[in-house]
Amino acid sequence: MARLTRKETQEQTRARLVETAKDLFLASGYNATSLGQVAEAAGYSKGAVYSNFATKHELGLAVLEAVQRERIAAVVTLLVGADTFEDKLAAFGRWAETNIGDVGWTALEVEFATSTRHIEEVRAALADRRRRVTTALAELLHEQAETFGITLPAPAEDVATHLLALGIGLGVQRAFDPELQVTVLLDALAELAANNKAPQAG
Amino acid sequence: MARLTRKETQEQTRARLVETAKDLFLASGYNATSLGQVAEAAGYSKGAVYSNFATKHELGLAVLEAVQRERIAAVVTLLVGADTFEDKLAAFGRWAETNIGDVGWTALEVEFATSTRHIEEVRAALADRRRRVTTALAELLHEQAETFGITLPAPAEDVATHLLALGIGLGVQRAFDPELQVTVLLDALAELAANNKAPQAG
DNA sequence: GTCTATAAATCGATAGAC
DNA sequence: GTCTATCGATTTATAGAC
Repeated sequence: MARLTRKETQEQTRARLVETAKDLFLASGYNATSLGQVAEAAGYSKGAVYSNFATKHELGLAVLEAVQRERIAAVVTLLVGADTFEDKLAAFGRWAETNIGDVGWTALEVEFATSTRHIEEVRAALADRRRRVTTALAELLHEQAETFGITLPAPAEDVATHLLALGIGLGVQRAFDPELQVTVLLDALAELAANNKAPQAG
Repeated sequence: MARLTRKETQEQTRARLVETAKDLFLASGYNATSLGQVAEAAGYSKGAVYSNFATKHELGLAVLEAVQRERIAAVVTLLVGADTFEDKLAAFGRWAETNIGDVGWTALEVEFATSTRHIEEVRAALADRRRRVTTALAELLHEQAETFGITLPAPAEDVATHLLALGIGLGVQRAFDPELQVTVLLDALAELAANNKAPQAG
């Protein structure tokens, strides 16, 4: 282990700040968490935070990025681990059951997005990311549909938009009403699988 | 016009506060709007606000109630005004096109819900309202389906949950990305109409 | 680049006069 | 019930030492 360079220590503090900010944001929400709390919990001072992030929403944006990286990684791992379409569906179901809404990921993302929607810089970044995520999901759907000979009921981009909106809508509501079940999302996916029946018939 | 009783003037003040709070919340968001701004814009003092609402989130809850009343009234008017199913669908399409996300209703509701999700009192109220809205929508769907001989693809309650989540998800995303189209929601509705084909066949 | 210290402003909420 | 005045806590953000 060589001594860290200046650049490396800086990136380390940045990473630590993002990590603890993520925990606090998830636990108490974006608005209810102050930068002072983040600094203290991470073992730094408030000034340290501001030398790494110009504003609070810049830190928030970094946290969202980290969260989304984790989310994507988790789903990809899950999909890769399952072979058949039914297995993938079941695996995704288990993931959705425990992760959508309850953990607070969706709630945090949506709280941040709606609370900072008037800051043009943030708004643009979120819009950009939304499009990238939608496109990525569309490609994944297209790919999986081809692999399993499924005919999508609509353009992959539309199906992706539909599923994403559904997940967000369910997650948001589940954040304040745990009674809400996410079976609806699974049903939507199952419907996609139903088109499996007549693959290369015509 | 008789002189207003004490109770009436109080309700008038309350109504005025809610109205201007609604405007400010819609324009700038819940978190970004202070009670002082609301009081000043309404022509009252901060103390006047606090003699009508114990906390900020109590005012927020009242605003949400007013907003939702308007929303429901608008949709009902729209549905009553159209006779055939296709007309209703088209009318709802026009409403969705200009109202979902863009106006900020959904964004405000979701911002408030996610920002106050840790205040148990608010959380419970929102959860309660969510269930009432879902049930009402389910009843409306059931009613309309019967009228037009449509077989719903799933229990009305599930379809209602699905559509509601879809609307919320689309509205939220549209709040920071106007490029997003809501055609997906209309497609989902059109799919319901597609089940029109075999009504009393079996 | 991180620290301490603090500015500067604002917030939600309260007290007491009327 | 509404006012003025203000509390007290907290916020984001900055200045300057190291």
